[in-house]
Amino acid sequence: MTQETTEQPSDFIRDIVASDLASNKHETIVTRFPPEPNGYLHIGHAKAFCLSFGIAQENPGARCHLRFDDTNPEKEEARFASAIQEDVRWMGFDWGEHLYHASDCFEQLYAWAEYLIQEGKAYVDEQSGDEIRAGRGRLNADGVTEPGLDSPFRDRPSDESLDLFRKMRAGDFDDGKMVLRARIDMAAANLNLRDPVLYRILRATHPRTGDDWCIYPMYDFTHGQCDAIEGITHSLCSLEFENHRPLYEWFIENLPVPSQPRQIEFARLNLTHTVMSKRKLTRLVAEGLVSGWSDPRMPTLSGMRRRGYPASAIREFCQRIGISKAASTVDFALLEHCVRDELNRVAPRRMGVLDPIKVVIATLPEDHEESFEAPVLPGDPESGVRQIAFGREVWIDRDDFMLDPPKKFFRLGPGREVKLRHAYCITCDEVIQDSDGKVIELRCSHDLETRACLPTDRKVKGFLHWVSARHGNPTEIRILDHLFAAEDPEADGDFMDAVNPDSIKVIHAVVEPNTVDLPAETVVQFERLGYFCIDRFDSTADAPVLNQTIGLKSGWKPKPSNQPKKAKKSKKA
RNA sequence: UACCCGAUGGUGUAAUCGGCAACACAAGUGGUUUUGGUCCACUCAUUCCAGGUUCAAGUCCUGGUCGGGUAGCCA
Repeated sequence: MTQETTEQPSDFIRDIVASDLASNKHETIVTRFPPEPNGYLHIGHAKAFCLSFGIAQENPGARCHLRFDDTNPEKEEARFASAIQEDVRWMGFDWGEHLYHASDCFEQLYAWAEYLIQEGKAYVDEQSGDEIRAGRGRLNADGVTEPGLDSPFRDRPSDESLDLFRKMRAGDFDDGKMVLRARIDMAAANLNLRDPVLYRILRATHPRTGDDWCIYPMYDFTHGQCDAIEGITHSLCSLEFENHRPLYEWFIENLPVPSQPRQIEFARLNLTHTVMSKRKLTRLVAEGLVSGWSDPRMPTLSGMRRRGYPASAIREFCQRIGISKAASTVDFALLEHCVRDELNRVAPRRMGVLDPIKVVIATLPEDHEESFEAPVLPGDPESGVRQIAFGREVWIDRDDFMLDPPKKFFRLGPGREVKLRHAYCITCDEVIQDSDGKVIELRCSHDLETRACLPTDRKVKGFLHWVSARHGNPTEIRILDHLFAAEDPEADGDFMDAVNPDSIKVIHAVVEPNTVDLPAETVVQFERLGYFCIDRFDSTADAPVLNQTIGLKSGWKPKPSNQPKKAKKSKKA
């Protein structure tokens, strides 16, 4: 189907995997993708899971687990978990029976917590959050590292901690009253090692375990152990967990875990014209700047899907950007290139007119009816042909006509001749304007000799798309642009203020009849315009709705005066 | 500030053991073309700085500079 890059990708993580295989450190590779179900997946997550699932696909016998990191019931919801699964599947990955939840391990984690207490490696601390934070230590005015301050409860006998911990679980204490802390090293240079919190008291109903627990393990006490339980060999995550690795390893070394996973970090994806954190995307949704997580302008996978970005294009993009540890920002244009590249190969061609002007071909009889044949995919005979209805009146796009065109304008103007794609050459004989001077109709004559061919005695440079006025279907189309016009939405402060007010514009277009009955999510190319996707949520048989996926590249841009838009660096259809 | 990490064209990644800096995107130019699309060709770098080792350094060593991450009872 698609022609994704065929050669195996290579990067420093795949090199590690390959060498671990070569040295027989592991005989099979197991990776995992561990989203927290507190929002929708975005293209940054796609980079991460294309890596972990990709490595699993590239290595015989390897597998990749999907695991929900559901240790904070205050933020997590079941609806997010199902949306995440749908998105990962849509992207073409399959975890088979290996669907896990951190919450599946709660009992085991609890047992390991008691184990640490008994080993003298954990204690119940009754300090407040503020006291713990203060005691963790920072640095003094001279910039000299200040060791942390031992909690007054640090040397509490393990019997006492064990008793208190059991009471914590039993619900004997209020939320926040005490925590379980690891007893590691209050003077460690890495603050994560200064007696990190393992468990907190939290009365919240968990999407899966309900009210079974009123204490929940922290991420650090959960992730690596779940990796070990599942037999993960390579636990790939983003750079902000780098400082947590010593702690990850401390738990693996100090607990009787069944395997020894290794954490490897890589840089997360940044994209121009985009904000990427779930926190920020949540704000856009909550404050109503977009219609929801699946708004076609969102960098979420479900938003991109709705906009018509093919999963294969996103996969290709994730492969092309590579994996490294350097902070970087990828040009959105690379993603767009991958989308166009795929769609150019597979999107059936149609014609559509976004801003119609009526063309009356006066040399044709009133009731003229004719049909032309055109390829579904030019250059691919396998794709077949489509029939295009034609009559005396057709629509063309307003952009394709100028009253006083410059020489480089290869389109229609008074007295000029153009080719209606797949049909006849026409010449504009008369322009009809309303009282405001707005062009409302063009009277043209056609050349019968140019039916689906070009004249031999003269050069016709303009080729226009069109739709028969009698046959075309009126259609709502959403013209979309970057949600943020600026390359860096945070360059001038709060990204919320940088939202592009023109990022969505609803227009009423007319499209080739055999377009709107295509299945939802089909992406078509409107010739000379770009790609458009049948909205999978809002489209009905009576009222089709299309989302503009992406415009075609254009070598010629109309004068800015034609487009009442501030000419920014961003590309327009 | 402390700890950790990073630095190669405009952007993102490559470069066996130290051996002619490669690919893609973007931009620009030209060609092809019944989509101003696609396709094809060409143009676009003193590898952050300063020293050092070496016949030879993007790669190794020392010292800087700049950038990012972290400093939740979030993940």
